[in-house]
Amino acid sequence: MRYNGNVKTNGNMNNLQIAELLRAVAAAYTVKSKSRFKFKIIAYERAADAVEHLSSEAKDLWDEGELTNVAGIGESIARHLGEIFTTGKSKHFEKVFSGLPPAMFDLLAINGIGPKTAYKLTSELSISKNAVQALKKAASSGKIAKLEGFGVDSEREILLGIGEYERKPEKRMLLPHAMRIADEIKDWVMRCAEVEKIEVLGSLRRRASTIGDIDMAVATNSPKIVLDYFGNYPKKVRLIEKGDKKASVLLAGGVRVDLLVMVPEAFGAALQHFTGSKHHNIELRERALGMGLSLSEYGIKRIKNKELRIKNFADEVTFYKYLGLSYIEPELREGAGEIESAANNNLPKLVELTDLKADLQIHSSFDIETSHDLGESSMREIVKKAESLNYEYIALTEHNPSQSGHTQKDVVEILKRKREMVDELNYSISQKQNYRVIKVFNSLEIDILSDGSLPVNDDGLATLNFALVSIHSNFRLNREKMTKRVLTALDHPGVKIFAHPTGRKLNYREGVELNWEKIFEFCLEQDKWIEINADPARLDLPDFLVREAVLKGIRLTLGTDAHHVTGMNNMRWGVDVARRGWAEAKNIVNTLSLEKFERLL
DNA sequence: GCCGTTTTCGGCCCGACTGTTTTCAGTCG
Repeated sequence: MRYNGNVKTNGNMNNLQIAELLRAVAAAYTVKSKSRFKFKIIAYERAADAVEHLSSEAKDLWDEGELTNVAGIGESIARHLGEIFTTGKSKHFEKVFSGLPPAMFDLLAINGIGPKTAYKLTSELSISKNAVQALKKAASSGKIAKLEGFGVDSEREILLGIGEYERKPEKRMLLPHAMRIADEIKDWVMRCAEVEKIEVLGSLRRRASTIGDIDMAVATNSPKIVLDYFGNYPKKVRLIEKGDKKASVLLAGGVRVDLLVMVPEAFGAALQHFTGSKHHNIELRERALGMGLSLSEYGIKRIKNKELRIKNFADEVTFYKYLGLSYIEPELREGAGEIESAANNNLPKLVELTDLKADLQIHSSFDIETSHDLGESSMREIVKKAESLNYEYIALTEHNPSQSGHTQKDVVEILKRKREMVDELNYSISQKQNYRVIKVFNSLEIDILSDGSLPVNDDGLATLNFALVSIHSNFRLNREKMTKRVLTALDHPGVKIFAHPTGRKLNYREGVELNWEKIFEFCLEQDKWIEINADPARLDLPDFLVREAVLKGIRLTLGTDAHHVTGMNNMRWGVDVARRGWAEAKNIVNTLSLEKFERLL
């Protein structure tokens, strides 16, 4: 639901709706006078970004009197939002929106239409409702081209924009999917002889959990040839734009690919610029201004000396160094304190894939009569795969036996059978001469029932080395009940790991509501561990919560949740999440050697 | 409207691309 300029709500706005409202305010100021309100507009846009990226609801923060502590939200915006939270509307915002057609805000969702264009179109075409449809009709009948300031080309662009808006899927790409597309384009571009280097940048390089656009940069001395070549990418749906410096194409499914070209000697600044994020770049440039420097994708120049040539950087390390900063890993570049840390030289030494000594969530095909999905690979196949990944140990974590059709006594019997199987496996591994010894831990992924109880009793738990617990049903309890549910489950003896803690499925299901403060506190006190599930459709714990957990000193684990040996290759995506959450090897339990892990256990 | 290595006033990231213009405005990343 798009904000339409009518400030009438029940006061229960979520962060997304608030962000939309604040952007609408910025748009309204833009229409009224872009020059007069220049900085107010920036402030509202920043506030919108800030709210959108909050990890708690703005309403809750306001209740606690913490809203003004959010960077980008000051007394004024907090007061207006407070008025909305209490009365459902804001007198000030109503004044800002007065005189503007509410329908214009619907058009802002279309690429290429900004505040001014939206205002012009809705007023001159007298559009009042079903704005997008009305605009489509006007464009199709050639009415837009006749308006002053428009022409047949802009009318065609608007129609294209509407078409893409209508087809645009809500879904963002999962990381591996985006990576495959990017690699394919990369392979194709590299076949152009003029290309010296090509790098995939943007949110892909920052390893965000979902990807919108794909950004790339090429080092070349023949920009025109490369851009022409790129513009002819055979899988494109259309060429969005092409200039001297960059070009953009649209792929099937609404995926946009931007390519920036740069001479090799200035490639470092281009990498930095196009890796972003926006917030990182803005913060970096503000810092540079304070040093009398101005940054761009071309390099760094001194402000007071414009005739001075721009300083080039072939790589990013020297670029950051010039600004008095240590090198900032792409995963950290979100404008979330990394620049300050780099200035103080206390950035974390991020965990790496090669630090991992184990995979702590794997499902084998050994049938323990679960009601959830069984794995497809045998225990032996999994051990062999673990060996190829240089692991020292693994945990086999099938879902618990189903409750229906099993008495608790049955369940214990089944678990004893599995225990014997794992014991035999460990014995046979230890007997093999040219086998690197991998220890297999006997574990289980146990459902957390609605009341926090577990479908496995203490005798069953006693057959395990340790247990994982996770939510697979009843995702919609309120925050308080859900928190109690989880804490009750974690409190059982033998339960060690809270697996895929939010239960989110990217693009399909939001995570559950939990009081993380309480969960973290409990985990810290009771030495319970929290999983970062490396399944690219989950990536759960999410990166921003990893950051909070790391700050609090919570022990984290990484597990692929593999249901087939190929799934064990997914560890890299989990490591990416850990890195985005500022995690070092010491924060991840399964970077420990087998000996240390057993001692900790 | 926000904010502080310029600290309660006076700044606020930087540039590319397109279309409709004839020097620029709007939009985007």
